[in-house]
Amino acid sequence: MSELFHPDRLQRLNDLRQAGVDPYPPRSPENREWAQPLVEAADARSGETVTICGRILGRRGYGKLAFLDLHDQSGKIQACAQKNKLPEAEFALLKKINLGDFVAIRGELGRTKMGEATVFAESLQLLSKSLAEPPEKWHGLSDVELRARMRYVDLFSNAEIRQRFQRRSAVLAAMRRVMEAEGYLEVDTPVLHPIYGGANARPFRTHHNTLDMPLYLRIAPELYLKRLLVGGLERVYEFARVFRNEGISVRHNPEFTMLEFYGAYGDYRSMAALTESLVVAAAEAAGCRQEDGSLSTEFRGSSYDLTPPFPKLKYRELFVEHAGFEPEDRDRVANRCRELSLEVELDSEYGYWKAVNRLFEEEVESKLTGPVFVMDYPAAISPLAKPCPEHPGWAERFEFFLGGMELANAFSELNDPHLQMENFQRQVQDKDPEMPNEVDWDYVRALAYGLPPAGGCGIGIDRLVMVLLGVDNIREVLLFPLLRPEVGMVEEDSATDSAEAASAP
RNA sequence: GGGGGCGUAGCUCAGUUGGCAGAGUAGCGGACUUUUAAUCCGUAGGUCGAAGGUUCGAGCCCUUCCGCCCUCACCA
Repeated sequence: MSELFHPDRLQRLNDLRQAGVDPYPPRSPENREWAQPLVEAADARSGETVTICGRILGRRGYGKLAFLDLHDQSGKIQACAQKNKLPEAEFALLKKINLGDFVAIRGELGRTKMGEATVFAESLQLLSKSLAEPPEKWHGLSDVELRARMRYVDLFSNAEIRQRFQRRSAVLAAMRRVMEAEGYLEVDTPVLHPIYGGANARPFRTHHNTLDMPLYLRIAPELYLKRLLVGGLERVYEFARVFRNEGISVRHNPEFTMLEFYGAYGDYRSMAALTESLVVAAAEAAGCRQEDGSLSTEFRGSSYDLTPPFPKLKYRELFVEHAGFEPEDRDRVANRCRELSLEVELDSEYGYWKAVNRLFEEEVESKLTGPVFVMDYPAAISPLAKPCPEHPGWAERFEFFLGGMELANAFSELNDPHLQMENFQRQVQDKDPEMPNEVDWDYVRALAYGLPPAGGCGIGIDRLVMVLLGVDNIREVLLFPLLRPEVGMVEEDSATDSAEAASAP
């Protein structure tokens, strides 16, 4: 890797300081306006003096005149700096401005001969000197890894990426509005868990020093949110960052965001209805409303119609339809697992149904493009869900599929403390590394005080955003996906030397 | 982990059969008062991912390694 600070820019930094210009002034103009609204109001407000602040990412210079492209969060606007309109020192400053520098410009709003909305500068002030070269102006950064590693560069050099994350933000805001409208309270529960639970996943381990206590980064917020229901907070939700110590792929990042919500006196059917509302609101916010009035998205080369209601199909019926036999047919399940060379252990009830579920994934899930709710899962693999009253062995649980991915998982919450305790104890016996290694007795105690009947649901926000924005890779909807550390980025000596050189008088 | 592809200037990329390391852009110096990737003149910029090998000679061929991408497998 090369030097952190570009030598030519360091030279300019020193030149500026010697000319008495602070390259990092403490304050910016107070009455700054955003670029995009000014562009739109260029005629209505023509002749008004306005102030803009932003980063210079384009420059077309002449001897006594220069056009600058000033970018800010809203977009960009052109500024025109002319020698006869600027104080001498500020026109001189123009020569020391590099692409990437932040400036404030005050001047009249108007249009150029070519009709472009432009601020004709009467004042030019440096707000922050950039010491690193921005990427190529036409292509920006395109190396996928570099873009993720230096998202700060990706964002300012690629408008499309900036827009993508603005849309992601709009999706979250829309979902919050739905939760708010339904009377759900946004809450924050611990990320550091003494016992990991609420999902099947390998956890990250950590340690608290003064308590000398092992801790896990949460794999799910579920058990804490349901404690809140015991406490009388009847409708709660959390946009929860969760952590799973598993593989990385186009659909998996070790940390990701789940929206989990729980509603007392509801069940998995009310959760399906709410999930549907959330997905529709998210789709609207993501811009999936098409010109022909339909609500749809393109993802991985397929089109998905998001017009509600979304179909509901039964897990067991799907299994029979695609596998060709019943999930209770032990011989055929075992045979089919062998045919597909699935590594399964069929001796325990849990192992058997886990195998059934593996078959379900193989035979059915790949064909479920969605949007679709898959209803009623095997109880043995749903330890936190309430059993179906009329179908022993099955639980009131659904998963929601869209874009060929599992986007949500919900159940009628198990509120029988005895049953929950037994499920926990069975999990601990199984010694599966993806299962809690001890019973969460505090959670059982909470249930003993009484959990109202409730529905709960978790939605994978990153995956939802992928589908709605038509982005293939989860890394592309995360601002900072986990990456291998960069080696040899900086030689300590040279970085220190440059810094000293820069601050030298 | 298997298969495929890629790694060259800050960035985006060429590089022919193995024969002097290239362009654009960004940078620096200069000219230019209406540009839209401005234009023009000049200039600087390299551990060709790393190591080893073959060769008179390697960015190019071979081996190993590292990293990234795609795909399959794994991962409720």
